[in-house]
Amino acid sequence: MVLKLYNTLTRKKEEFRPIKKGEVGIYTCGPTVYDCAHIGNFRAYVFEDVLKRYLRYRGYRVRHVMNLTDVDDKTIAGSKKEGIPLNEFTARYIRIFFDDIKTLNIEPAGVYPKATEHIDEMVALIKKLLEKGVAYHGEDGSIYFDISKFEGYGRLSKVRFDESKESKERTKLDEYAKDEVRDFALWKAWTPRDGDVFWDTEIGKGRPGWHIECSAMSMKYLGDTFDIHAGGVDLVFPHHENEIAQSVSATGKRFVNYWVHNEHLLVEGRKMSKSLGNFYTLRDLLERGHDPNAIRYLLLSSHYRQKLNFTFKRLNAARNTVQRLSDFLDRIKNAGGLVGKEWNEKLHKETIKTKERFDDAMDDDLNTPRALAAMFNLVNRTNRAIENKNASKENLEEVYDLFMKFDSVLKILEHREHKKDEIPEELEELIKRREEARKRRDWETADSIRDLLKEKGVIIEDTPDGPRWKKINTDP
RNA sequence: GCCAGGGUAGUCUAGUGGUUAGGCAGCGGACUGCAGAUCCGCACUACAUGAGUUCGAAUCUCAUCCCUGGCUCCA
Repeated sequence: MVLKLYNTLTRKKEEFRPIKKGEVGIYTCGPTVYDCAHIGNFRAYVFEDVLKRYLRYRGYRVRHVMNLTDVDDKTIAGSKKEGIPLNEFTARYIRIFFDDIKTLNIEPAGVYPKATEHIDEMVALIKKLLEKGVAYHGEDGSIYFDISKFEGYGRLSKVRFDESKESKERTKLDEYAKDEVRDFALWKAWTPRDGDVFWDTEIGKGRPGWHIECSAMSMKYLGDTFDIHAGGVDLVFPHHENEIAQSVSATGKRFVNYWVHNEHLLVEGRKMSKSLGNFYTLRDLLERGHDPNAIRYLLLSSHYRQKLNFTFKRLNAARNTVQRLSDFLDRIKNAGGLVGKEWNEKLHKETIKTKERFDDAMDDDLNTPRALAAMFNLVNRTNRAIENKNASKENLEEVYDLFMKFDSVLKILEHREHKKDEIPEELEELIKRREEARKRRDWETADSIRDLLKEKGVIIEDTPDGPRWKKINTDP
């Protein structure tokens, strides 16, 4: 099987073929660092993370570039409001962003170019567009891209640009300095509102438009044509459409081979927005006691091109699911006296088949729900084999290794590689005392200690091999 | 208006022209001092509605109803 990805450009699943054998260049639109990212942002980042990890699982070397938009209306407004320099303001949110992706087990990109550090590249690109006559100076001194000069405009988003009545009316309504509403800014001339945020360049005093940074930086780090460009659906238009226009006009080459876009996330059935009060950052969820693994699992439990309805009910269900998987791994890791002696050929075949099913599902446009279903199937079969003492140590090791392999892509199992969690000594002591009570058949003492431990967030399970404990989440 | 995506058992998600869907929740049983975990079983053969194509449709076609998103900064 070959990996297939749904390409927004063709609206079809296409076999993925990299430009350079064994290597993939991928550019993902990163955060505008003026605030904490929210769970909708993280759906995109987690999806991109899984895409990247799966490519690697498939044996590709991946070069991943993610931009940090650190100059735009919002970052300027934010820094002005706080009376601190722009870079100081954005540094704070960049730090938070990196903390957050670490929490969600998102692997950092290889390069995180900042817009403010690539002004030269952007200016060079804009100059090229001016020379080619596809860009023009507006009355306000800003530089705009003339979309009528780019034949393929609208191909990605399938937006048609006939001179509709509506758009003409809007041109009249707003006082635009540009010729046509759909034309977009490459370079924004300085205005007093920008304060000390400006660059004095050959093309004037001002700052870059939003779209140009992605064209300039992606091509700088990945080449004029690269493999995959990813982002949320909202970016299809106008952002990515504009990137194509700029890049192709400048180089005359194809810009990106595969455009992949993830659908949005709804919260309790509605669009997430601050006014509806259903706007959550990762920090909000952590404060409520939710487990990052559960959040990540929830984000992967629907297909990425499907709208995902984020609810607390589902998040709690996700926590239980992740817990069960984690329990399962603990079980097969420490099966001890539970295992049989004989190699179970049937379970072995089932294990092999599970890998095939997982790979097939992921090859099919990263169908994570189907991949998860394959995993649960093996969980059930393995549990049954253990129950019947019909699995050998080697069988269980094989299953365990396979799950670790799956988790190198999904990253929803415990991060701690199953080394024992630390718990305070006093709790260890309680567990010991409870065991002593149980030996005396003093159930009353044993049970009260168990309740006490539960209050302290530790659940005790008695097994034939002695007591086992695990921490519990205290989700709402 | 234009461009999209949906409606699948209590619930959430996959999927498919004919064969037992996966998770979560619930109930009963086994196991256990009890609990938990696990196993077995149950509700349960489920696909918005109507018509058509077909030997056969939940899947394909047409129509209808309902939900959501984008078209302006947005993952």
